[in-house]
Amino acid sequence: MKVRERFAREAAEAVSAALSRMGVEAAQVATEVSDRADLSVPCFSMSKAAGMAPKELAERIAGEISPSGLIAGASPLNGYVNFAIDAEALARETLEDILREGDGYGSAPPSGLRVNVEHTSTNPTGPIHVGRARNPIIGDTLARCLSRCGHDVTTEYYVNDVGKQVVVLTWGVENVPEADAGGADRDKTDHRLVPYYREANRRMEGEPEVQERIAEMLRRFEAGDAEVIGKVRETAEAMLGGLRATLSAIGVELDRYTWESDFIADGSAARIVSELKASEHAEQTEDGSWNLDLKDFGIQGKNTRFTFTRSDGTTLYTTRDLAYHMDKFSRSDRVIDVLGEDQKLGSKQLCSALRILGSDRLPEPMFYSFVSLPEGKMSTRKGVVVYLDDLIDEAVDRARAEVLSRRPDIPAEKADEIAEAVGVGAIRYNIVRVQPEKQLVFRWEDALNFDGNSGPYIQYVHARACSMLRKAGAYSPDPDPSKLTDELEARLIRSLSRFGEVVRSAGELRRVHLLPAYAHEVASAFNQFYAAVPVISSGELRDARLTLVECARTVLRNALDCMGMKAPEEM
RNA sequence: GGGCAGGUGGCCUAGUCUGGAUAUGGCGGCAGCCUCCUAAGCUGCAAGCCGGGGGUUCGAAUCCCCUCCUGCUCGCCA
Repeated sequence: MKVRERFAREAAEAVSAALSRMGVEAAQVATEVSDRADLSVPCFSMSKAAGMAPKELAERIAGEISPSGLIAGASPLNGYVNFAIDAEALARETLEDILREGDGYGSAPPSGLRVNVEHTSTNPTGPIHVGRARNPIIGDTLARCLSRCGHDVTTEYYVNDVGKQVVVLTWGVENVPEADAGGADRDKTDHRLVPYYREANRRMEGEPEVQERIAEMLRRFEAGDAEVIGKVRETAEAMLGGLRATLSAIGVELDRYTWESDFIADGSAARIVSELKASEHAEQTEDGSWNLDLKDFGIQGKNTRFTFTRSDGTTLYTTRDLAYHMDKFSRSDRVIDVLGEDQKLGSKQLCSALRILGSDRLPEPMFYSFVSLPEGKMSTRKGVVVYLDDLIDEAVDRARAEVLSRRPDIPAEKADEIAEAVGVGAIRYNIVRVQPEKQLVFRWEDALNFDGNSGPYIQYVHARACSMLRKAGAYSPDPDPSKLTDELEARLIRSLSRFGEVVRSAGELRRVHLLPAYAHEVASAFNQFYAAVPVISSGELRDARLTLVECARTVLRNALDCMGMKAPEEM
């Protein structure tokens, strides 16, 4: 157990002991962390049982507690008992832990739990645009945190290669002449296919005979026509190649790609259908389609029906999604779906259907709001869109210009490498920074922010620490807390010691936005220390201070890694 | 119309689950700081009826009710 946990436990026990000495029946002792004290115990809820005002109770309790173990002291203030941690013990243990564990600092031991994180899963009908860019970034960050929580994490992308939109695209690729399709925005498979998709949609809307041909293709697809299914899969694969290149550019690599059509091919979707039909909630309408009545499952609104087969008996997306989830349950202990907010109802219906199927397992959905443009919602079909590829290029270009102007000494190749790390880092940080459910309007000036609470700020501090260690040369690590007594040093160490609990919350509670807030706290504490405390020329304190710099660098590198950001050693 | 989410200084945002001590941080603005380890930095200042109204409570940004604004959603689409 780490210092902070032991401290929290000791403080809670000290309060309990004090209360029982005072003859007060203690319920439970709550502790909270704030910037006012290392740990606080509010006395408000206990004051009734104690028969005295919170303020008085806090004073009495604090009077009962004397320093021991990790508790350096307890003082009453405004109805709180504020605990101070033994700063030397905290510093020594924290620095020793970081030196010993290095890249592994902040990681929990293996839990043996298999966690599946499905994210991105955008339809293979167009490039990823910034409206949906939160999905891979949140999903990948969450997966990285969960890995550091000790779990065996699998990330996966569910490829929707079934349905009308991919068929329309496939028809377009085969039938729209290149000349009619118009040029693509960039030479990358996903972008090259966009003009065909747009033109196919345009024709389908305007030309009844095109509409009929696409409908025919769809019928053959549904009927299991191997030729059509093969062509559609081929188009989807081509598109996916482009999407994967984009994901790779922002540091997102998925472990697994699962194809929707496989659940038709292997018969599992059909099995789901027959199981559902046997349920008491299932009913068939006059035209032959089947649905579940979910009014008993907390689904509200005028339509509580969840249709799971068409009148011709074919399956629907949601039916196949059920098969997919059963599949995921069979190979993982915990299933997390990172979904756009448009999937909220669908996800709820899915969970109800899973319960009807007798599943005792449910996915944990995590929703994010779409990013919109100042002029409104993004749409690839309408061309109102900013592609993630364009955002990446823009961010990297801007980062390159910054590097070149600040560091004319750096060779071009190195500058490119830094620019890539910084540009991508700025994008990722900017997205995980805000709570996923918050609506976001995309503005270039925000997306490309390199100052203040930004990705580059964190990376800069890391690079600064690297630079100091480089300049200092060899030194002997010295985690002696008696040499690190400056208030700014103490504050930095306190921040460093919190990394593990932050990763735990970010992962287990799926609150990934805690990570950038924490990284900013550490970086900011480092900068204040840096500005006020000399390190390299500090005589006998030099080794101790360099040790602190090295530990801060390690924690920053680990935090950046959790966010999928690179940690350049200079910039 | 129903359901679900969001509404916090000019702009963006934390805190809301688990009510508590002077509401977090950033951008922008203003004023300072490179003869010291990277100024993508540091210091200070100005700026808030926590959408609005009721209620519960010793105490509400946080809980309850009502209401307004924004987004999403209510397919034999995916």
